[in-house]
Amino acid sequence: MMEVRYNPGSVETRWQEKWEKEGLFKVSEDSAKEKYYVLEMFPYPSGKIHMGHVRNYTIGDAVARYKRMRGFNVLHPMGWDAFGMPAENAAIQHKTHPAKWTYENIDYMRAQLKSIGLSYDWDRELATCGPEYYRWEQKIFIEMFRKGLAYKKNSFVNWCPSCQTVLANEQVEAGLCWRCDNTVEQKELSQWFFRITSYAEELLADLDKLTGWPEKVVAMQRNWIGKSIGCEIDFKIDGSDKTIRVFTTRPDTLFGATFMSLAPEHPMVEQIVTDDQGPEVKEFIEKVKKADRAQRMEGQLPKEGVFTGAYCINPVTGWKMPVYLANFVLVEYGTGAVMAVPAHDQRDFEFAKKYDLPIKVVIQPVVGAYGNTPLLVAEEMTEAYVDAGVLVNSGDFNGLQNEDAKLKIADYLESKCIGKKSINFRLRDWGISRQRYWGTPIPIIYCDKCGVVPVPDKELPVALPHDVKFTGEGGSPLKDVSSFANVKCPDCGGDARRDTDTMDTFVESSWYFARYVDPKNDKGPFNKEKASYWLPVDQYIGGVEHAILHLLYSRFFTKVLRDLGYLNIGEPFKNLLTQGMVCKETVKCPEHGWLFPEEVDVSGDKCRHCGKKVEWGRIEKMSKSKKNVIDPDHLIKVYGADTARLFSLFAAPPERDLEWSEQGVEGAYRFLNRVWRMVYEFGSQQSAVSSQQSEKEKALKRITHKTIKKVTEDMSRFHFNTAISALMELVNGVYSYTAEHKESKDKALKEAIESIIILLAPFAPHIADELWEGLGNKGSLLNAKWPEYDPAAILDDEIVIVVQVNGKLRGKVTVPADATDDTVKAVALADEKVMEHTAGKEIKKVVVVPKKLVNVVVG
RNA sequence: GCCGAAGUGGCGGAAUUGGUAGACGCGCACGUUUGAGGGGCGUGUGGCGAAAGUCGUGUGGGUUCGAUUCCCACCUUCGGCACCA
Repeated sequence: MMEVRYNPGSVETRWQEKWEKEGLFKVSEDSAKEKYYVLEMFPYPSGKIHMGHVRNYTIGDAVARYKRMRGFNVLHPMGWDAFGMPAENAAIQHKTHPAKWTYENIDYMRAQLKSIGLSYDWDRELATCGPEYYRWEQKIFIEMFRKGLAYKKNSFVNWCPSCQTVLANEQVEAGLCWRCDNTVEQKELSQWFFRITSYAEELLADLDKLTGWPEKVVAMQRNWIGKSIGCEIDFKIDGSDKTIRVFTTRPDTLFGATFMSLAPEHPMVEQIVTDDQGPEVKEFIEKVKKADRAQRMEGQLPKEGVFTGAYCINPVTGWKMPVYLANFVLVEYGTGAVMAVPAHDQRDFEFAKKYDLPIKVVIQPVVGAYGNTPLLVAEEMTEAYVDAGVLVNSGDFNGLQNEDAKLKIADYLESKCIGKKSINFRLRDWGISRQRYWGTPIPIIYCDKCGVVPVPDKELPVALPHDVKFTGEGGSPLKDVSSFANVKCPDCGGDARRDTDTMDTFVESSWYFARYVDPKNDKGPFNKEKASYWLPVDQYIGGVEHAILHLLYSRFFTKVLRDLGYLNIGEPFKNLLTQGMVCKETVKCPEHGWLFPEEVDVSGDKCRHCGKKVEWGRIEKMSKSKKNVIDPDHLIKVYGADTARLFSLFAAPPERDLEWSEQGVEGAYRFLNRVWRMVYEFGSQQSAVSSQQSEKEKALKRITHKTIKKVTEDMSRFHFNTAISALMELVNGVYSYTAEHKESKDKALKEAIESIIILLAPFAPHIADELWEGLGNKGSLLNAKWPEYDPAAILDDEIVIVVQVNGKLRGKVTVPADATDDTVKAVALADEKVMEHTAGKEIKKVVVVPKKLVNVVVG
């Protein structure tokens, strides 16, 4: 027997226990069914789930449950991105072991996820900090090393003095550490790199295949990879046999190159600098090194440079070009040297003005049809001319369109062996070494005799030692653990040392989606047949903040794993949904600063601590620092998981930001109560015996089937908000129907109520299962069949046709659904309102849109 | 500066392909139920107007019988990249 009142707490625990007991969410390969792999980005076990997670996983769960009800074999796993610095920071601050801290967080957060009723196959749960996971990462690393895809090099790296670690370029935001916002410094270290640049071309080209990704993300990745087509040109040093090679995308301006700019770190500097310029050059290099990298990276610094005393020769004009060092030339990009064409490059222009270097125009704007584009005169220019035009002062190439000249000049240089066409990428190799404890150990041993030796397969995993001192100083604590760091060389047996760095945690998340297909495999990362069955991920869901980093690395890893023979796909995620942020207004007390929502009194304008008037700020992403957060545990306790889920899906379309609203949550709760009451009051009194079908019943049946159609279509487009609104309308429809049929016992009502409950199941699974059982059914709706609408049932007998006169709405007429255009036209013209507006005017034209509208055009 | 997205009631948001702008929800108002409160149920709710009407989807143009939707120019907001040669 059903309870009178909806009690989400008891309903939800009861069903969660039942689902778990029955193993409802377990899946395995089934060749008879079409597979569907839906994946949400796994969380870092920071301690507690936040509303962003709730939204993310609710979207994924709605998709998973819907697809399952549509008959797909659905893989829907969850795990933990469990390596990372917060665990180590906790170790330093609270003297807990990172492993203990992490696993306790996982236990708590797993329970939270279960309380939301998410349909994960928990048997596939993985934590990346477990040796049974990272041992395969180490194996993959070694295979990459053997193929030259992982290599070591000495390099300047981004060093965060606060985190005491190296950061990848992608982890430096505007010169600041992405995690702690401290200024990043430069430090030279020997580091491991993944050669992602050898996949640059493919990573770029395959973006075109990602038709299921938001264009925005594709554009960001394209931008990040940054392909530039141009050529490399060699410039002879005057009075020497040395040459300096530059990269340029503008070979068409070669005749206008009047000086050369080198990066201060350029390796040739020492060799070419003249004695008298030596001290000045040295001073300049020191200055640039010390300069705030944040500013240098941001292009905020004014152009500055120094003359080296050396000259090089322009290969086409024969001019002596002074060689400068310039603070805006980056050693990492291209060749670290730039031919300066001040007339046609804004940076070179500014530099030339500052140091009084010659400016030579070699491209003239095309004089327009009206002849009003003035010709450029070098002395009068106030900025560089960077647009298209015709070549001048360029010898044999004069008169060519500059786009054509690019090719012609490149061809010419190639024929003379002083240059070649070349492609440059902005993308750099991925530095993965981290001087930290809580990460995957790099499985490499250094032997004085044998050099760099990978750890043999049979010795994997290289496990993290447990007993380690965490001081937070001086980089990785692993180097101080002699039992770990000192080993015998696997090749010669002599004394050797381990690499004591660990891998960037982005490595773990670059392949976890593949491990889910076979998470317990102890023979390899995963079974290839299982991977072929499940992969690629059909629908990936997560925050847009990973648009570049995680998604690019995962694409890279997929291609590497394919080339290592583990996978037969090249792209991991077929469709991507980037969900918006969860936002809420901020509140500030003049005395206590940011306030949690519960620190404001009921009236909403006073601080609970001091009674002072609070200030309501703008709506921002929920964050602990601004305290504009809602605790999911509390929310679920008060309203239940179904309400939390329903609101998350209803308040905004998934890809847009969601503004949290307490009243909106109450609205969702009210709706579920309305559904409950509907079933309680009208669910039991139905009988299968059909009275003769009245018009009202037919109408109810019609809206039921229209709703099935609408919800189904909306689900396939992930328009959950409108799907839910359609359900609300149907519930409203049932209420008005029953208001007029107090003693209803008919099929239409039964069908409407059953449909509502089934269609509600992906959003609010607990209450749906409970009500389904209340109607006398057995089992969970997860195994129920998604309803199909009856095309005959949705046909209207009569339809309303809108009548316009000159495009303005003037009336509505009701006609039989099968009325011909001529009939509709006649009825429309005879409408009283329409006649008022057409009286005495000439009817020029009548537009009839079948089943929709009539527009009468009068003169 | 470059790339991308978005501007619709008091608010969140609807409106597959150009065809009734504002579905659904929140809020508000009124009514009803209740001893009261809460809750429920019902009705109304873009602006102006007594009404007929009229104006309304960031701004200004255009195409069309008809534009939130298509085209051009611009404004604002948000996000990403940013001295990449």
